[in-house]
Amino acid sequence: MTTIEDVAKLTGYSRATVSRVINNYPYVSEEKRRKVLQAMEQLGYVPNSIARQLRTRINETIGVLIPRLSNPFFSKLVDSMESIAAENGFQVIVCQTRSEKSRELLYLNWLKTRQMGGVIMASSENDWDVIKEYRAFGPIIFCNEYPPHTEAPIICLDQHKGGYIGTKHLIERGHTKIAHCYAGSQFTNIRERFTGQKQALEECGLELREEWIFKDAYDTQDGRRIYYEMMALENRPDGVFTSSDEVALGILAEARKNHTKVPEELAVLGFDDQPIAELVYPSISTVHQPVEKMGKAAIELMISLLKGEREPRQQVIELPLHLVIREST
Amino acid sequence: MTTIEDVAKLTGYSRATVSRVINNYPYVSEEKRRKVLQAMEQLGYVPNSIARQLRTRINETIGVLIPRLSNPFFSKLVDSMESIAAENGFQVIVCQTRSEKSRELLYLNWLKTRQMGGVIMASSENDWDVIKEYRAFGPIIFCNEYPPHTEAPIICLDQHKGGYIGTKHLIERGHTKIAHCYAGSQFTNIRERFTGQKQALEECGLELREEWIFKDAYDTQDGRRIYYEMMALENRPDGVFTSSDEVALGILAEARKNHTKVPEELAVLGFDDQPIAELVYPSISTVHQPVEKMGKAAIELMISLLKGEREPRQQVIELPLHLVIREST
DNA sequence: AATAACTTTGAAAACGATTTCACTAATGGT
DNA sequence: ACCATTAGTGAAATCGTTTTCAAAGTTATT
Repeated sequence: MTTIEDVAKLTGYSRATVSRVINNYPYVSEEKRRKVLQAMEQLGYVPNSIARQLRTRINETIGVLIPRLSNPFFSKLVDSMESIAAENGFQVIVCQTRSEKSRELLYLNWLKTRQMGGVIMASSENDWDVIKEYRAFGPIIFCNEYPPHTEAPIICLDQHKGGYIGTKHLIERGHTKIAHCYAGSQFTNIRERFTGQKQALEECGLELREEWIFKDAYDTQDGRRIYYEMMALENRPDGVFTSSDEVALGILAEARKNHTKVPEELAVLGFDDQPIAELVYPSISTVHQPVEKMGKAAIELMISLLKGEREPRQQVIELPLHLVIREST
Repeated sequence: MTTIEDVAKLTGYSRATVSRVINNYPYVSEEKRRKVLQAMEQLGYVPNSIARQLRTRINETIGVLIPRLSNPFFSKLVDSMESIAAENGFQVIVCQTRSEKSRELLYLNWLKTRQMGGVIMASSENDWDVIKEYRAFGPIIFCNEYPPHTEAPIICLDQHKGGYIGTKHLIERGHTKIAHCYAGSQFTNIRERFTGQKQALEECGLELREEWIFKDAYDTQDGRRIYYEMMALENRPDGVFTSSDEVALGILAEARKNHTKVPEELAVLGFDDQPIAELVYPSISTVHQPVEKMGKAAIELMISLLKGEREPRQQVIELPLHLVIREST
């Protein structure tokens, strides 16, 4: 492996001079610069980023914490983040917490060990009091989901509005008994979809029965289960606000199998607006989340924090959601 | 930030002794070990992995090259890899080449700069002659796709068989005019699906017309386009072997819209067996790829290479494919 | 002509760990 | 009682960079 020393030896100059050329410092004579560059070329020299990181304490890897990559919402999010990171010479490390507190902490620990320079939390299981201790080792920002009392930069979506406009739409279509599905922690901001739904219902004088609230709604399989749970009820809902397009898809698959008429007997509203939403039959009405924009905003903020162009300060950047009406409602 | 020096000072021992405790070396008295551990705890000391990497030359980050993460096949693949990597204390860096040669090289260059210890190529655009130069900087293995003449460990699937059994199935269902879709490079092993299809057709005395071969079939949008291209033909195919479930989905979406009877008028065979394949209507017959197993095998091999437990040698580990019959054929 | 202000350079000190080496102390086998 | 081995320890070298510092050379300013 060739080092800066080899380049120095070949040219006859010092390591310092070579380093100055590499880093484009001023105060290097044109002749030396030329010769150094030529020697680097000749030797196929490339700086060792590990040594550089040790000396400069600048770390250009960003950890992105998500529940799992096979969830399309998150793979899309990481996709958009990685694209921009790479453009800027930054690296993205995938950290799948599988929604486990302990795994989340394990990854945060990589901040301590300097394996990553900063962390973007796109899901969060631990309380802010626990997470905040890690800030000492690098910037932490939240993207999409965050726990209460978070004092850190936050990029998120207006979940309350999502719950509100979705429910309002179901009501306008004539549905009155509207179920709610939620996934994961009840304690993060995602929960505001629920308050949004409640507000919409209250404004129209409709009730939300306890038995119409379904938890642990993560994926298609959960959607299938929830379909049967709904159908088993004495007082069945005639509309359902789901926590993701996948849950909606699971419900719709079972509805078709059991000849439940959609949307007449059961209107199903998705969340996310994933590509499949418009491809399946019936296509899924859903709340569109601007995933790409959110990822872009988060990674750009992180990059400027790592470059030291900005100080992390508590701020909430909220991106808009909108409704996409298709066949399932 | 606390360093090993701080721990040494607090305990009164040397850095060497502290290092021995950290790395569980023998030849440290029980008493000192205890005291060092206690001091580490007290100071909240965590070793700096950058410094460690510089000295030991052991790099525990693995780059995974894929076209894009939002393709479910690849997000699933990276998912399975990351899970096992994390268990072993390794990190996974996502590298989205977007199927561009130049981006692939950019990422491979991170091997030179020591930003990653090894590379798993799950897609490959460049020729082996170009890629092989990078082996000097760390192990490179191929997973799923590889260029001709590759002399490196390869984990892959029996693509030829995939093409063969898929086509055989379509023929058995009574279809005789079977189109083929392919994505990406014509020069990697993925292309063997085509030879598999040809073999099956030849065995049954069927022809494959030039106009039935569709290229650039990556996603749903391409599927839609291909549907119309097929329907525009004088001599329409009555079955199509697609390059992925997503392409199949695109074709099926347009078929429904245009009242083309599936599978009678047009049988559609997917590839991958993604979760959506069984959820949509009609559900998609497809060739199941054991993505998880493949990812596991690749990452485990890479980890043992990086640990120095094995030498990289040219070998091909081929995992089996099988057919899943549903409604679209 | 003297002084100030830049340019240009290399030696050496970081960065924070691991590892080699030399040394001493303790133990075991004869 | 001797030698050989094993345990236990710390000083110093090392990994490959960047950066500080001092010094020397050059140009500009008075």
